[in-house]
Order: sequence, then C-alpha cells, then structure tokens
Amino acid sequence: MSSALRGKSQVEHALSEMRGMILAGSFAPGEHLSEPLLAERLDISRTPLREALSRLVQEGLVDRLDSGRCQVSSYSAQDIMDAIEVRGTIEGLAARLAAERGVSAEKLAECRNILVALDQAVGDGGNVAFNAYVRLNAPFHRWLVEAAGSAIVARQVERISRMPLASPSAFLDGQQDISAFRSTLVMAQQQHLAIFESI
Amino acid sequence: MSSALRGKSQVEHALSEMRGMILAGSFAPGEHLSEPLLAERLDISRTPLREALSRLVQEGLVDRLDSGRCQVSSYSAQDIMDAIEVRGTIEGLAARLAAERGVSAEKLAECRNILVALDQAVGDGGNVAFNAYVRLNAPFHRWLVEAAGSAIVARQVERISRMPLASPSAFLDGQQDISAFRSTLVMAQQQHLAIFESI
DNA sequence: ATACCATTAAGTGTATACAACTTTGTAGTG
DNA sequence: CACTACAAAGTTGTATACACTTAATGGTAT
Repeated sequence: MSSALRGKSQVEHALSEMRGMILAGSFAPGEHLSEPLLAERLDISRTPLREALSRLVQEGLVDRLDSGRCQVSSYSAQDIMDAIEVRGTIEGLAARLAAERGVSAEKLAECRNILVALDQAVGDGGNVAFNAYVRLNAPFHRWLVEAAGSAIVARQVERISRMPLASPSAFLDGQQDISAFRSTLVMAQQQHLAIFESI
Repeated sequence: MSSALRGKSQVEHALSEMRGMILAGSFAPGEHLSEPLLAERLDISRTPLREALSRLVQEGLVDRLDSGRCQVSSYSAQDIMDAIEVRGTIEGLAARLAAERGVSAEKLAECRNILVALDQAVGDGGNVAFNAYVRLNAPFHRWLVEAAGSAIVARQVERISRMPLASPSAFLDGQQDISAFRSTLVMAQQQHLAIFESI
C-alpha cells in the first residue's frame, strides 16, 4: 500500500508524520487542521487520520475546539517550564520508588554511568550540551522506569516525556529558558544522586 | 454536532457507558472486548465505538494487545498504590506552584474550607469516610488546579485522577489498601497545609 | 491420546458515502 | 456605513462495506 519502508499501520504512519511536521514547525501555531486536506496530503483516508489526530490531542500537540475542529497547540514559555517541573517531580518519585524497592548493584552502576554522561552534558554550556542532553535523556528515562518497576509511573513519565521539549527550534527560542532548564536539570540530577547514595 | 453538555455525541455516550460498565465490574479483568458485539450492544456503529475504546486505552482502563484486540485492564494493589503516590506527588507540585505564584486571601480561605471538610472525612474511619473523600475529592482538585494556574499540571492531574481509584468495589477490595490509602492522604493533607502556611 | 495441519469463523484496519453541523461570504435593509 | 438574514461551501460525525489478519475448530496421522 503505502510507500513506507517498514510495514507499519496507516495510523502510525500518520502519527509519526504529523508529529514530525508539527515539531518541525510546518504549521503555524494555532493553525486549523483540515482532515480532508491532511488525508489527501498523507495519502490515507480520514479514518486512520482521525485516530492519529485523536492521539495527538491526547498527547497535547493538538487542541480540539468545541466545534470539533483541531488546531496545533501553542505553548507558552511558562507551559514549558511547568512541563519541566512536572517531569522532574515524577522522575524524583520514580527514583524514590526504585530506592525503596531496591536495585541490584550492577543496575545501580549502570545508572551511575548514564548520570555521569548526563552530568558532563549539563556541565557544558550552550546548545550543544542541550542536544547532548536530549540524546542521553531517553536512556535515563528507560533505566529509571525500569528500576521503579511501576507501569503506572512508567506511563506518566512516558506521557510527560512526549511533550514538545525536544524541539528547541519551535518551542524553545529564548536563551533564558535554556539556562533555567539547565539549572532545573542540575537540581534534579543532584536530587537523584542523593537518593541513590542513601541506599 | 459535538457539544459535551449532555451526552449528545455517540462517542461520549459510548465512553460513559463503557466506563460505567468497566468500573462496575461488568467485565472480567482481562476479558477480551469485541468491537462488533459492543457496537450492537450500545446500538452504535463501530466508528465511534473505536474512538471511545481508543480513549479508554489512553486513560488506562483498557489495554491494547499487539494484535489490535482490546481487553479490560487489571490492576494490582501495587499499581493502585503507585497511582496514589503519583497523584499525591503531582498535587504537591501543584500546591508549590500555587504558593510560588501567589493566591488571593479569599481563594486561600476557600481552600481551607475544603481541606477542613476533607480532614473530617479522613479523620473518620471505614468506608463511609472513603466515600466522603471521593465526594470531596473533585472540588479540591478543581481548586488546586485553578490555583496553580498551569494547563500542563492541570492535564496531568486530570489524567491521574481519572484512574480507577474512585471505584472501591472493583479495584479496592482489601482493607489494608484503604488504610494505607488513608495514611497517604493524611500525609498529603499535612504537606499541603504546611505549604500554604509558609506564605 | 496428542500433536499438527487445513479449513473456517471472527475480528480488526481502512476506505468511502452520506447527513448534520459550523463557518464564511454575500446581499439586502435600517 | 453598520447590521442582520440568508445561502453556500466546507468540515466534522457516523454508518456501512470490504480486504486482510488473527484466533478457533475439526480432522488426520503418529
């Protein structure tokens, strides 16, 4: 059917495509999305496209108006800061749960490695470090979620991690945001390390 | 058509109906859900039913298997405890944000009233107090979210609040869970009060 | 009796058609 | 010139049909 390299379903295709477009800034913030137009553009029918849009609404990248129409979400700097706060908070909870439930020594060492790499990225300044953080973020999340051993927490972390924080161009323009972000991250790092030291 | 005021939409109808059935225990945990059968039972077509199922999956009441089939989620006692932890943690964050951003005196008094009522419910023991808590839970969440003034936090709170914690019959059977739940709640209450005292 | 394979039933994913509702553009009137 | 009423285009919500995939069933050979 589609020219997708991997035999993926149409809704997944639409999902990744739409995510990419939105995060790349292909749409103006607040722009209305027409289902027929998007369906033709992605060469699929409206049915899987609607499913994808519904998930994007749930993820927070798209807002649904009362009339039913969709528009791409526009986040303020405050929203982004809040998202960072939420993520840090839930990460702290995950770390506490992991500590309470115990982790093996090798697992802990594995985490230490990731944290050291992250510390290096945080220690440096500028956008390069930011990109490095983004790259190292996923493994850390994966480890933390695995160590916490809680599907509930895992889902929350996944949800908050999916927020458009990984797209500096479209959502993180001001430098003050990045610096504040870094300081928050440093705090979270120290918090995590402290918790792990306490076992 | 849409409009969320009174269940005029088929998908909302299916949503509330399915939520009610699942929380009432009409399905065995892990039971497979057939779209054609459910569609006929709810007297709607598969299209809005699929939309409703998708949202239930996102809410966590239904799991989607790799094959595409759906089954009602089964939560362990540990999962419920984790959900309570997550909710308490995010509530704490919301309270901190509200404190940092300042709340008016009248708003604060309004909250004090709700907290006092909640304290009474918590102070008592048994299932009656539990039900009272459930009744007073929503206003407290509403106030807290409004005071925090963050759409991001609001969405997280709403999401975690939607978890099947409000259904004691189906998901909270053991008494030890309730007592642990109460102690957790007491802790959260004290935490909130302390934060509000500090301004 | 059990394991394995062919056949059949059931179910999901997607496309398309249609009806109801929103919004927009336009003409008419005070 | 502003404002209202109306008409027409566009858009969403829902139903139905069909292809393809997955689970179930029965029959046969070991």
